[in-house]
Parts: sequence; C-alpha cells; structure tokens
Amino acid sequence: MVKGAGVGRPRASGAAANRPDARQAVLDAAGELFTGAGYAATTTRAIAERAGLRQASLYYHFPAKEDILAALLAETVRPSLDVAARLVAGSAAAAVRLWALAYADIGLLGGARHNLGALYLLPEVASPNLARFRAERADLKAAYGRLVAASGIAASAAGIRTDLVFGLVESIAVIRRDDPGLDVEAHVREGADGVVRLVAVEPSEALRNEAHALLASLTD
Amino acid sequence: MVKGAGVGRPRASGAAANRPDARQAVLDAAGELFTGAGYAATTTRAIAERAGLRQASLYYHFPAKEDILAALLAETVRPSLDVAARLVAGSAAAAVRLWALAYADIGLLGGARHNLGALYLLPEVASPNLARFRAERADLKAAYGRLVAASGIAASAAGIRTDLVFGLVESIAVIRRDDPGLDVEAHVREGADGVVRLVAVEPSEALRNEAHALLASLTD
DNA sequence: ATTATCTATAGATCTATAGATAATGC
DNA sequence: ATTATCTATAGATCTATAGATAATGC
Repeated sequence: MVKGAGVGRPRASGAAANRPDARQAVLDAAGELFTGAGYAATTTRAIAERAGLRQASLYYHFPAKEDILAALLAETVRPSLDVAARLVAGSAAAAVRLWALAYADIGLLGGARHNLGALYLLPEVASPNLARFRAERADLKAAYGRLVAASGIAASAAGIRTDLVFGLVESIAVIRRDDPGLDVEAHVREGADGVVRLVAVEPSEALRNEAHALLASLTD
Repeated sequence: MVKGAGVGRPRASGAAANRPDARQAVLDAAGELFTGAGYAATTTRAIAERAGLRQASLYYHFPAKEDILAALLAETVRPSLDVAARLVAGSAAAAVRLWALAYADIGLLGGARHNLGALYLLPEVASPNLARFRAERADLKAAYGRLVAASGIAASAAGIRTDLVFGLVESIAVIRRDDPGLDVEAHVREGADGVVRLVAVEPSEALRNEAHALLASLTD
C-alpha cells in the first residue's frame, strides 16, 4: 500500500503536487477556523478552500462537518489523557504529580497549533455526536480529582477544588486567545505553580525539579 | 409617556396581554439560546419565537442580531466593573480587596440567569462591533491586575499571575455549563479563596469577614 | 399621528448528495 | 478497478428590508 503521491483525480487548485495528506490538511484548516471563528460560523467551503480542495471533497474524508470537529477534539485531549493515566498510578507525592500533570497539560494546550484548547469552549461540544470527547475530558478531570484528593484536601471540598484546578488549566485557551503572542513557557510554569497553590501547597524549586524528572521518566 | 400596555399592533402569538417589555423578553430569550447553543447557531427566528413575537419584529428593537449580543455582554460585565472600580480605590489590604472582587464577580457570573458568563467564551466576541465589550472586560482585568500587584507579587510576575486570576474567575462559566446544578454559593466562596491562594495568601476567616464587610459597605 | 407589531420576500448562503472524471494500480 | 477528486445542484435555511396593519394618543 504505497502512499502514491498522485492517486485519484488531481485537485483543481494549484495544490496538485503537494498532496501529502488531504485529511490532515483539512484538520489543520478546520483547527484554525474553528478556533478563530467558531464551529457554526465556519463554513465547509472555507475549510476546503484553505485546505486546497473543493467543498464537496471534504465529504470523501469525513462523513459530516461535525466529524471534523470530533477528530480535532480527540487529538487534543488524548495526549493529556495519556499523561494523566500514567501519573495517577505513580508513587511520587501527590503535589508533585499534580504539578507535573498541570505542566504537561497546559504545555500541550499552549503549544498546540491554532489554540486547539479553545475548541473545548465551543457550545457545540454539547452535541450528542461529541459524547466521546466529553467522556474523555471527564476522565482527564477525574485524574485531576484523584490527585487533588491525594493532596490532602478534605473529601467534602475536593469536588469544588477540582473544578477550580481544571478551570485554571483550561483557562490557558482563553488567555491565549486574548493574547496570541503569549510567552507560553512562562505561562506553563506559572500555571502549574498556580494549580498546586490551589491545593494550598507553595511550590518549591525542589518540587518542580522532581516533577520535571517524573515527566521525563514517562517518555520511555 | 405612560408605558401603555397595548400601544402598537397586537402580537400574533397568544402573548397579547403580557407585553411588559418586548426588548427585555428578546434579551432573555437570546441569553438562554446564545449561552446554550452559541451565537451563530442561534437563529433570529428561534429568539423571536421564544420571546413571543415574529422574527422580523426583532428589528424594531435591535438594528441587527449582533446588537442583541452586545446588549447582553454589556449588562453582564458592567456590574462587575462597578464593583471593581470602587474596590481598586479602596484602602483595605490588597488581598482583602482581591478576595472581595473575586467573590462579587464570581457571584454575579454564577448567579446570572442563563449562565451569561458563557457569552465571554463565544468566538464572536472578537467581532469589530463588540470592541466596547472587549474594552470593558479589559478594564475589569486591569482592576484585578492592580490588586494582584498590590498583593506583593513581583512586577515581573504580576502579568501572568493576573492572567491566572482572571482565568480562574471566568472559569465559573465553563464549570456551570458542565454542571448546571452547581452549588453556586459554595463555589463562589471557594473561588475567591482560590484567587487569593494564587497570590500566595492563605485565606483566613478574618480575611473573608473583612472582605464581606467591605462589600456590604459598597452598597450604600 | 405614533407605536409596535405583522406578512411577505429578496438575496445570499450552507450542507450534503449524485454522478462524472482523471489519475494510478493491476 | 480503485482512488481521490471534481462539477452541479437540491433543499433548506437565514438575515434583514419593505410595506401593511391594528392598536393607542391627541
């Protein structure tokens, strides 16, 4: 199954030669437009134009417009979920693991092309067709919740505290929208510091170093 | 200029008798629909239907659809801005004023009918026509920034810290969307606690009491 | 005469499907 | 024969405007 560079009818646009992966081009175009203008205000025509093909050709790669959004949401939440799954099972101090998860998660949201975290804010995520994404996001939040509870927060307060922690992490999307020139690396560190402060732990340099080492150990 | 209860042609819908304020009915309907489904996905027909009049009649009260959104955004941010303006000028300890502002602001967002804070998340707020709202929201954020700086945060860190504080406050909208049955009062108190924790102040009962007294003194 | 609505509709879309077509692969 | 595109379009909107109409106010 060679990825023949030119199977199928050539594109009408000049993008005839550079057809490495139309599906990916569509996702990239949709990511930019959905995060900038929202889902409903982005037309399939605009997505196709930016991806270098005709409007109807989108439907060869995705059964419907909403499936493009679903694919983007999935690819944005999964990496964080992977990190979370490995961290909740760890044995390091809860505050260290919480700092590490927040650092990784904010970093992924802050570093993603096109501020994909802003997709979480779209009202369309309430659509029945996007239940899969909502469940994965809920899993991620539950991972934060376990670390918050393990940080010594009283069980009665852990729910709201988790809401705040998760809200702070996701707020990177709004901040980045307001200020596209944001210093992401500085924000990521300060954001992770803020998350542990929310569970009443003042972050030390030792804590940060331990968390960084923990994250490095995950990528094996 | 008596508010005659029946000037003008009667409505076609049964809402003939109850015509207290059509403009307000439109805003209420739009608030529910914009926060639930988003701006672009909400049709003027749906707004009118819920408000009890015909689609075209909207245009007697608002020049365009976007002006309905503008009115909602304005009425949501102004009360918080009023509180902020009076608190930044105050003489109480910065952490007390910060707690008070966050408490009032989160309370207004959490208590508003229809989760109007979710309007801030809509991509449409970037529209040129909504510059007024964006400026007022920036003013509100600047007020937080002054209190953060006055809390003893180093000038070099105050910018990001303010981003986090403001992000935490506004996160109530996302939390409320995810969980409409939220215990708002508990969240408001915990949220204000979280805000001062972000500037490395562990809130005491004395601080909260002082902040409450300060807020009470503003309503004179 | 003024006010607040209504009916009707122009003009501009927008999504998704049907069916044709121009490549490569066998 | 298979693949990935294209052209054309059906059918369903959606916003905003034009002009009529049914109340009250003077």
